[in-house]
Amino acid sequence: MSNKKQQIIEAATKSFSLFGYKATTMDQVAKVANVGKGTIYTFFKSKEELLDEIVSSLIVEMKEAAEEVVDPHLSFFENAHRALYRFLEFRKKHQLLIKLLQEEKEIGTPAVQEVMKRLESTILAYIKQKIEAAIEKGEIKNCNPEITAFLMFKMYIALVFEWEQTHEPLSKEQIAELFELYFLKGLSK
Amino acid sequence: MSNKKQQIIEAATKSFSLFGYKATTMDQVAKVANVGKGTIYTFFKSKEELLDEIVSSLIVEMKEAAEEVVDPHLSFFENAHRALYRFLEFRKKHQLLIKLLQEEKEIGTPAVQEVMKRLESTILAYIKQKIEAAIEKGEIKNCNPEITAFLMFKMYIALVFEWEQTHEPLSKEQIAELFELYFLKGLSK
DNA sequence: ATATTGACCATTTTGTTCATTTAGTCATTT
DNA sequence: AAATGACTAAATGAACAAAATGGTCAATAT
Repeated sequence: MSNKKQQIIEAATKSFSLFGYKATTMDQVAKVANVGKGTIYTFFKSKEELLDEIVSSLIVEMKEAAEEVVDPHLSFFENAHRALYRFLEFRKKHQLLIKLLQEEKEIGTPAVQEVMKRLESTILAYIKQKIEAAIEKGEIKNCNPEITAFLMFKMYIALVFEWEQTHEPLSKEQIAELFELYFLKGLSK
Repeated sequence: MSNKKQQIIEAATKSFSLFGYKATTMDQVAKVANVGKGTIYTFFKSKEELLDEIVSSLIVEMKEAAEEVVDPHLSFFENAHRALYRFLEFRKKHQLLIKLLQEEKEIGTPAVQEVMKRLESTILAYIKQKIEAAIEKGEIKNCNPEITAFLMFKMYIALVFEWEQTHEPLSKEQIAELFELYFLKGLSK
């Protein structure tokens, strides 16, 4: 990948993470990236496509990060735990996601809504597929994979992002523990 | 309670449920309630207080509804299940909550944000207290009551309100079943 | 030739003004 | 004494002007 394209992506990622999508101007991205504004448009059709590409790489990165630690020979739980941990270490990179999540909720920028929807679908499809495999192998109870994926995702969001809107953030150890306790083991004694 | 006050409350509840808080005018409430506008202000200091009082009664109603079916002699799970079921039957009355939830998200009316925050705190405090009792009695695992309450609440919202934004709504039997499966029993075999 | 650029343009967003609407009051009526 | 609706001050939003921004392209640099 050309040097300039990379510079642009980095500048945009930084700006989006810091100010959000809407509040980031293309002039600003150009300036931070040390390129002329026109140059951006030789690599990206539009501001929206720039965001799209950044989020797409993020998705790829996340998938790779998950696959790195997931081992088909291990149990579903062990893999879920490892992947969860991996994501939690990611939180710094999550700065972008946090900002986009916030912008989606507070401003509702259409481009951001779309990209977040795509991100959510991708994640849900991925989890769903893992769950289906685990059911197939008889590792977990027979449950509706789609609803289960949906709830796992919501729970992750609640623990990682929503909790800290009114409380002290939870450490990644705490989150992993909680996730396991509530979702996998259940509260039953 | 005076007849007129009741009329006003009913009219306002209906209007708020149908059009939301912001889009409901006091003239409209007066007309529907068949009273002069001034009359409203002999019972309520402001529009906001009118909403506050309506939501307060709703909270009381919900608490009563829960207490009706909760039996201290039964297990925490059985009671949780019963209360959940009771709430799900409430969904019609939830029309107001649905509208307010939507208004909070889409318009962000300050008065609505405040009242919803109060509602959430009340519910969380209530669940938390029940959880503490259950831990005390040794009925459930020793968990952080505040976080547990938070997650139960988020899960309820996710199942009842959020799921149906992209899928067919779940029946109350399904929801109760799911709630039990994921939260109480866990997916472990 | 090819890559890069920033002045430029069309469109969107933001700021401002002003007429309309609405929450809340109070003198009058019931 | 209770209820009312015309009235007022404040909030809202429609309409318009000004500023900002996304995207283009002829000119420039490599």
